[in-house]
Amino acid sequence: MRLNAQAIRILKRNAGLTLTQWRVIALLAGTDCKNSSDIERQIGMDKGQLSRTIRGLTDAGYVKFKTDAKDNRKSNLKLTAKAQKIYDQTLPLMRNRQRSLFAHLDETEIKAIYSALEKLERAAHLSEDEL
Amino acid sequence: MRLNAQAIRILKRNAGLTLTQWRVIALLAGTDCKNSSDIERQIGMDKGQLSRTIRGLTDAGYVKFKTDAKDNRKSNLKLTAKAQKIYDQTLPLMRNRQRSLFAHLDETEIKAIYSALEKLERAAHLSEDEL
DNA sequence: AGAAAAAAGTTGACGTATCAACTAAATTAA
DNA sequence: TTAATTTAGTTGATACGTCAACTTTTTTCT
Repeated sequence: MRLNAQAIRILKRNAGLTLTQWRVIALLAGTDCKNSSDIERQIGMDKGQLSRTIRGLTDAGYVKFKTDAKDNRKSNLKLTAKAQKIYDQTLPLMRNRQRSLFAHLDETEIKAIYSALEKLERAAHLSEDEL
Repeated sequence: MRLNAQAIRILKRNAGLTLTQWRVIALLAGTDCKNSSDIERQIGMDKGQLSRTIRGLTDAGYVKFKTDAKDNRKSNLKLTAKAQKIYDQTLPLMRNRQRSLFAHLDETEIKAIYSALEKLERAAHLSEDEL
């Protein structure tokens, strides 16, 4: 995925974040609290990677980690003010990049690429049992 | 890249190869000799990863490594009979998978996805200096 | 209530991808 | 011909992605 190169650089230089960290923060931003599984479901990220990413963010002071009061298995995650600020500052940069990337494609192409990818994923999933 | 999951499994079970190893072997198969840079150019693979992959293949007895007689920087790579045999056996499996994946897309979609990806890559490359 | 199953996270292992610094050999340019 | 540059390949570091085994807590089933 050479396509992510710029995003990675932007995040590193402007926010000191990795792409994975950014994705998690972006998902946490705006909402109140989520737990790991919520994130997993929403961006289809691997449990394990997620667990490590969250610990990294917690250690770095970007995420406040609490164990859920009602269900001791669950966590409650919340961005710190520091993280929220970084997010707000970085979001425009990321949006600009996104825009300038996709500026070269027209609507049809964008739709085609998403629908084709979706079909491929579905096909991959369907034939998974054949092995 | 969830799309590669099956390929990875097929290769592991039927050939004991990783995807990267497979790609290198496939490129070496059929041709006589190549060196690392040839491969790098042809599949746009990172030098470093390539170097390590080739050493792995050499250690496993899949690739015969020689230093070029005329240019001591260069290598000459050649598949062993063992590797060629595995390749011949595995290729049909991989082709089948490819076919069954793409069977769900029509010509237009396949073209669209490739062209869109190409444009995106180009756009990404162009705006690389803006950072 | 007690056993079995499912859910939430953690951890280890391995593979993939990219970048950067480095060595050694060859090419070029002065 | 020597000095500077380029090319080939190696190695280290870090991030990303996936799978599997495992612990702990909750839910479900009987």
